[in-house]
Amino acid sequence: MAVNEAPRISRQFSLCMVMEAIVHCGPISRASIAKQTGLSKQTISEIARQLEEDGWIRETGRTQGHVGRSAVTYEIVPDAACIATVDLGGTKVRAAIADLSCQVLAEVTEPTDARGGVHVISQIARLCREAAAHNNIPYERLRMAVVGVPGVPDQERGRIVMSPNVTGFETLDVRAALAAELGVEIVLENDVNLAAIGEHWIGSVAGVDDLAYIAIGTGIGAGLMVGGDLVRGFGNAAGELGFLPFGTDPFEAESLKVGALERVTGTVGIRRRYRELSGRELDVPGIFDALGAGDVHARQVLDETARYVARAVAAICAITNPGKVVLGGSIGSRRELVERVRDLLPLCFPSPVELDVSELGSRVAIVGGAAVGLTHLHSTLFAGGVPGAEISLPPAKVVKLVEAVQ
Amino acid sequence: MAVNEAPRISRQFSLCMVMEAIVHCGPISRASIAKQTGLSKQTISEIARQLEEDGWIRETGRTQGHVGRSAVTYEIVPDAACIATVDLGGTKVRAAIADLSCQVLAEVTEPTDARGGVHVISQIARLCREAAAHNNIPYERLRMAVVGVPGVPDQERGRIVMSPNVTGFETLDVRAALAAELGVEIVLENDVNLAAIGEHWIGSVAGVDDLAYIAIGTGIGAGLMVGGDLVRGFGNAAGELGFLPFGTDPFEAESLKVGALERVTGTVGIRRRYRELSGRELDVPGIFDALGAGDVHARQVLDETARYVARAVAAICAITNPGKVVLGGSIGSRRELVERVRDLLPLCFPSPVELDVSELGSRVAIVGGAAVGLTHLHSTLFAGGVPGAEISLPPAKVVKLVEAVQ
DNA sequence: AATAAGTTCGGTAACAGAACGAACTAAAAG
DNA sequence: CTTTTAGTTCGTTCTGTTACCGAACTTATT
Repeated sequence: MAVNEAPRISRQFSLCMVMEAIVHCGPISRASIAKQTGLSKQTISEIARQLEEDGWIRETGRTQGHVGRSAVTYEIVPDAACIATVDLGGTKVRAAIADLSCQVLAEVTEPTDARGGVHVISQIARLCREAAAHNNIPYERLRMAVVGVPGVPDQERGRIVMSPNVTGFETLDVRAALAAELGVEIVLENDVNLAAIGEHWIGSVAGVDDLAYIAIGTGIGAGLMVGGDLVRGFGNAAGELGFLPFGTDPFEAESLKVGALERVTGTVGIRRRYRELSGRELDVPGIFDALGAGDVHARQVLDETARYVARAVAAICAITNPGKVVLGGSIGSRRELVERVRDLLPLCFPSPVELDVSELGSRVAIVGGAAVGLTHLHSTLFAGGVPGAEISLPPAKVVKLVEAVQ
Repeated sequence: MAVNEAPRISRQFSLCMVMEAIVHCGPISRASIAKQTGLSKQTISEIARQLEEDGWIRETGRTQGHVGRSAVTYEIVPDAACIATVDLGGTKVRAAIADLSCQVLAEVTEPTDARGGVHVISQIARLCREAAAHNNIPYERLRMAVVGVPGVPDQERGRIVMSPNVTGFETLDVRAALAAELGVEIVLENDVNLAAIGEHWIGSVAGVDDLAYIAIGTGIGAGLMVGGDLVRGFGNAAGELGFLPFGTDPFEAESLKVGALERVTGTVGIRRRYRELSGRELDVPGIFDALGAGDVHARQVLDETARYVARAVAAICAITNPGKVVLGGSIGSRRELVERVRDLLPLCFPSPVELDVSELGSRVAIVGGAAVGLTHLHSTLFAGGVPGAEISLPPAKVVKLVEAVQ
């Protein structure tokens, strides 16, 4: 339900500008809004009255200390509407609520229900309700939920393909099932894409409109932004770095299944290479520990891994030329690796590229989901589908990450 | 100069919708425009009267044969404004005029002035004037010129960097010089980017919003579109496929200068490999001829080249996942090569990708430039800078490519 | 007194919708 | 085959509403 049934297009436009001013500039007087938007004071008063009546904004107080009459200031009513954002991982599920004022509230984390399928659906729904309850937000205020999933969402059928980490999702209409349980619109998005959006909003690359977020963990994948927009690709398969044609011979039959690069940069590949060199079986954190302890084999394996990652970064730079590249994921966020990649990159790519570790860490997808949800929410509530009437998200400082529960 | 000085935003919006309807649906009656836009007949009549007064549209005739009163139909006045589009190559310069009705008129071609620098500037200016004169379009109607250049345009300084094929352009403010000679706004764009836009507009990939145009000739480069928008990259260096980190060892010092892939797929690399195999010195067309004649060395060299190209396509697909890939350029448009790449691609990348030869051939950049210029022209003339008010270009059928002169 | 905030009061642009005349086609009547 | 008439569509005129601006005015504060 939009703010108004069918207002004139110019009203919708003005209303959108007013809301943008209020969302961005916190408590603000009507006179200031008039100056900022260029609309007349009279128009602002009219729109503000309407918005206050409908419960979207409220008075906060009055200005003081300035010459002239003091002004009444207005702010958005934060819990007039909210969205849920969920990060579904193979081992953990996180859920959080984000409100209209762009605060991310009440984060809840649990181990993923190992039974998969409908059990995970119920778990997600329960976590969303818990997160809302935890912040005393009536559940009816929830307008939509953004769910980050480890795989490629099939937007037409609501399914998730190529998702080996969560069982029983290939044949299930996840979106429909979740929509039924939660009663709101569901947006499915790849978790790495959400991470890129999150970093773009308030992370290491805030403000850089051309960026790549590379997640290195079990596999290797990237979320790309070009001109501030996410690159999804024709079949929602953009950023599948595992299939970059180097690392191993891309023309081997095996590379069609696992991916030429994934075979050497993924957890399995790293452990295999360490085993072949040293004869010892270690998990990846163990190999990093061995590196710290001075193990030459560990060093060799991670040097080699860094070379492959550097080449992957070079490939991205050659193709989309981002302004900044962020590394994340359990392996990608290790400083030991990032520093190696940073040293190697100038040796295989001519123009320098900024390379950083993810700032938001494991919360990045939740934050990205909030960005997606809030953009969508603002747009449907206040822009009313008018092309060109868009409310940009306020800058980072407004957002607070509340302590995780549990 | 826009159509009107400062009309209300809603009027500008309506005007834009009316123009879009007229541009797209050829001669159209006011009643039809009203149905299509959802505006009232009265509003349409008002706007149409204004547009006719200002000389942007005119009556064409009347409908006949239908039930009911016959309607007066309107069309755009094609030569009310026009743009020039130029493709500056190392050996040839092409120039064409495109009018408001999106027809590409009067194409003129000449060998590039070998003296480079300002001589080429004058040559371009002269060709634009000739092209306009050739179609009896008064030169004053020209509103802007889009120039495709072989290199990376530096938008701030108006220069062109990394342009080895045209001499004396590194230190010259090309945009300012051209603007001074032509007296209109100049847009500089990389020629491969224009090619991608051209193919997207009326070429092999019309309608596919995620695509890659790969030009293989002296070097290898790509123009990428994501979601219908061109990918320029942070430093305007997107699509520099020559620096993809395979083909030769990307960590060799030489690869920082020429590019690991460029060293094997460029003209120089292909000729070198053939020389090393056969002991004979042939140019690239010669090697293709030899292939036709059954030369095993030529076959080996081109097979290998095709493998590298297939890997480059695979890299693009892994990163941006386009719906279609178009090959062009003097080498890339050879069917012998494209067929080999088409056979090899499924062996190194799991999901199938459509691969085609460029339909527009050597004219693709001119057409892309026309698309850029006309979009810009429509937008400044009729959208008046109102966000969201955009006129999309009409479909392919409207465009006619007039025979080349000379 | 100066200044800024906010309201009230015309005036105008833009648009929708109804009513109406004009123009045209098709089919029935002659 | 011609004439008439009914039905349809086009386009204009008129009226009422929405949205906006700007100026004048009131109110509150330093």
